[in-house]
Amino acid sequence: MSTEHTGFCPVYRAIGVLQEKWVLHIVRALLNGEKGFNELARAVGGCNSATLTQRLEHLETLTLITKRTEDSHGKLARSVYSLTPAGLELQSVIDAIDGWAKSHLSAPAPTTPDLPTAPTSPC
Amino acid sequence: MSTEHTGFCPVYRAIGVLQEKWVLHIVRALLNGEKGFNELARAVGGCNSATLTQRLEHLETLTLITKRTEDSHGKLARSVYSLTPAGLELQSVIDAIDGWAKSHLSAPAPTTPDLPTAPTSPC
DNA sequence: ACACACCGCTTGACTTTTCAAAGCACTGGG
DNA sequence: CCCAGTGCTTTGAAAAGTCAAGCGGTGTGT
Repeated sequence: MSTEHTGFCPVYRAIGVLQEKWVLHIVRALLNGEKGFNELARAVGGCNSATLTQRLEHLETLTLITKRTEDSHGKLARSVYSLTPAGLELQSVIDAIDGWAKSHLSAPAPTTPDLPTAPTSPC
Repeated sequence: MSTEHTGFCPVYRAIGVLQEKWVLHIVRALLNGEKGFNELARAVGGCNSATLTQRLEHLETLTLITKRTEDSHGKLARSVYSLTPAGLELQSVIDAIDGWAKSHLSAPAPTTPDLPTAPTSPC
């Protein structure tokens, strides 16, 4: 009964992908333009390289992102990650989250009632 | 810096919540109507009780869902979980995912070209 | 009355995922 | 040459999630 209906509901699958840790962050970062590995790591904010590599590989096999190895002149290899068309369309998802976040998550303070002056879009 | 810069980008926070395992599934299930504990567990499809309890608690403190203990007649206590207004508005997010999933995730099978006719959309 | 299948949930052991830190091979600037 | 920066890989340990079982309670059938 364990491996049950991994069967095939696209939404179910989508959620499965998007809820992997950092995935949404990665996509969001990449929506602002393609980035190199470390650059991306910094943009994402707090993901360690091992996990990042793994996520990136996964997203690549799903063709949400592409890894292009920039061959400047023979040797130097700077890897640049960017979104594929499919990945780009996640913009709508990010937008939805963004919209929701702004209306419902601006002053949560559930147990920590101490956010003085959440500085109006610190983003 | 290490702990987490919960520093305050609502989007960042939102992503932080939504990428927790099962959260999106839970929300999606609840969008179809309120549910009891085990009922929800089944709807979500594969989450175990321990994790579910934990997620539900978390979502409750964020006021995305409410737990109402149904006092049928004096004793029996059936707990019913339902979305708050804030939670309900996640509909847009789910919709976005749904739309995206349908256009880009219908037949991936990238590295595992081995889906032996997944039993005709068990969704 | 009693067994039995449900309900909501907790507990404890076990597995998987994520992590921080370090290291490797390389380059470009001073 | 040396140091900072690039793109990763490797460790081992901690955190998160999972499984299986069980607890008290109810409601139904026999």
